[in-house]
Amino acid sequence: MYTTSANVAERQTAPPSLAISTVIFALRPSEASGRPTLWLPLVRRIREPFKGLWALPGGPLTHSESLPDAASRNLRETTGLAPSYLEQLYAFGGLHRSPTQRVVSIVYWALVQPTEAALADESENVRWFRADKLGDLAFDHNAIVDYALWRLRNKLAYGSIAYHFLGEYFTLAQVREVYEAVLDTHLDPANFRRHIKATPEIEETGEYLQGGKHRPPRLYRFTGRPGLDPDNRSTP
Amino acid sequence: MYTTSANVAERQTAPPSLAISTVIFALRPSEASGRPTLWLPLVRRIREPFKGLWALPGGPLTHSESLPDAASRNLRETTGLAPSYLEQLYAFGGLHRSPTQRVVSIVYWALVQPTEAALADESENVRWFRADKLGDLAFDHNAIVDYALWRLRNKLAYGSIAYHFLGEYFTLAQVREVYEAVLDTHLDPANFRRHIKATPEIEETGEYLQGGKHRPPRLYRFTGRPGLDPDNRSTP
DNA sequence: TCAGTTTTAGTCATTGTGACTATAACTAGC
DNA sequence: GCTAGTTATAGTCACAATGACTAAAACTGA
Repeated sequence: MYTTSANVAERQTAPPSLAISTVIFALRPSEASGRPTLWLPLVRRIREPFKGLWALPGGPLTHSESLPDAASRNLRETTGLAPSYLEQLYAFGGLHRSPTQRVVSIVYWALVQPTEAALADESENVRWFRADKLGDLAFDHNAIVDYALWRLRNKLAYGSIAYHFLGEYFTLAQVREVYEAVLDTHLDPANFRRHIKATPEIEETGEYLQGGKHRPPRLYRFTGRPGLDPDNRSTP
Repeated sequence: MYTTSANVAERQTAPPSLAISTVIFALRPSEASGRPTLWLPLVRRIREPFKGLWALPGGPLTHSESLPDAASRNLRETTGLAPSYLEQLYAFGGLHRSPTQRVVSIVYWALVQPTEAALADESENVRWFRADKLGDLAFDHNAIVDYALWRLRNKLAYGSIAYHFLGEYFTLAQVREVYEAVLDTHLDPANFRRHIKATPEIEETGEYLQGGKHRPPRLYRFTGRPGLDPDNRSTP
């Protein structure tokens, strides 16, 4: 790698290096209330700069990899999961993001469905954190997470993205809990139901979720497709 | 530059190179109807690949330049203008965008106010084109322009961006013409007026535009700030 | 002075939405 | 087996936003 062996003079003239990072969101029941809350996995830095601090999963872009493939690989390597939603967030290229060299990071954000296996996929250097209790991260990663949260909330409020947090079948209350967790608000169940039922991408199934200590709710299914990013446009 | 002197084997292992491109929009009266239409400047390629074809203005990222600075420089070098609005569009990184090497392009899009000077800033290798009549461009630049158009229309419909096409003072009819040109629709003047007057960022001035052959319209002023991209967030 | 033009104000019906009430359908505990 | 507790689901009401439309106001040019 030319960046590790370069001296200061060489780094001045070398082109900015290119990295891919990924902000990975999942919902997980809070220990306290049991309601779902937003979590994301971070990786501990094992070398300078910012050695010991937590950072977003990422790494250099391989020559034969597309950008979303690199982001998916990040995701799989840190969580063992495949994304149910993946979208480019932003390219961060400020001059002093890293103290040692000029790095341009193309950041993706993803939603995953947390299985028991995935959240157990932790180690000394990979840990899940509540999105609202992160502490100080390496580089400009706090700002990146803030922006990813802003985008997630925007997409949730205007787009049809909540379903990617959930499995194939879900109740309307589960969808509402996603909204309440991510947007940190309380929503009226009756109005929320009316709103969701007006969107054509939600299909009623004949099944009901049994086992609760109350009237069994109907199960629904999401039939829509993800948005139309340049990455997803060609695939029909 | 290591990319021009590299042979095939070296290109396989070298990191993907990084470029900045810019989609620059301006409104200009159509010759036929006199109504404003959307135009953008392109640059003729003077070397392979795609030699002779038209392409988006762009170039490599200088070591000491931030991403929006590089985009602004593109813009100034091809149009002689400063952007009234500049926003990151997307990072395009497909494996085969360029037939000769792997290039990742971080693309910005901009709005400029066309002065007479600017549109005269054409040459053999720089020309303005109507956005709906571009022909075949180099690389994946047709897809990039399509996506930029989609973003522009979205921002126009939901955000407060139309005013960056106009000068400091404008009539509501001029704003409406921006919407009609970009979205390619007809809008009822009375309803449009009501809609605009409901947004608090538009300030009524005491001035009127004289000289038309009809009732002189009041002049307005835009008092809002651009959005909150990561690039613009720190600047208060 | 009048015809032609655009600006500006206002009405009316429809739709979307927040607040709220009421009933339905289940479980748990007695 | 009955009842209280809980959530699901349906519906009402007032209000805001919006599309279609009518009409008056204020200028120019003939």
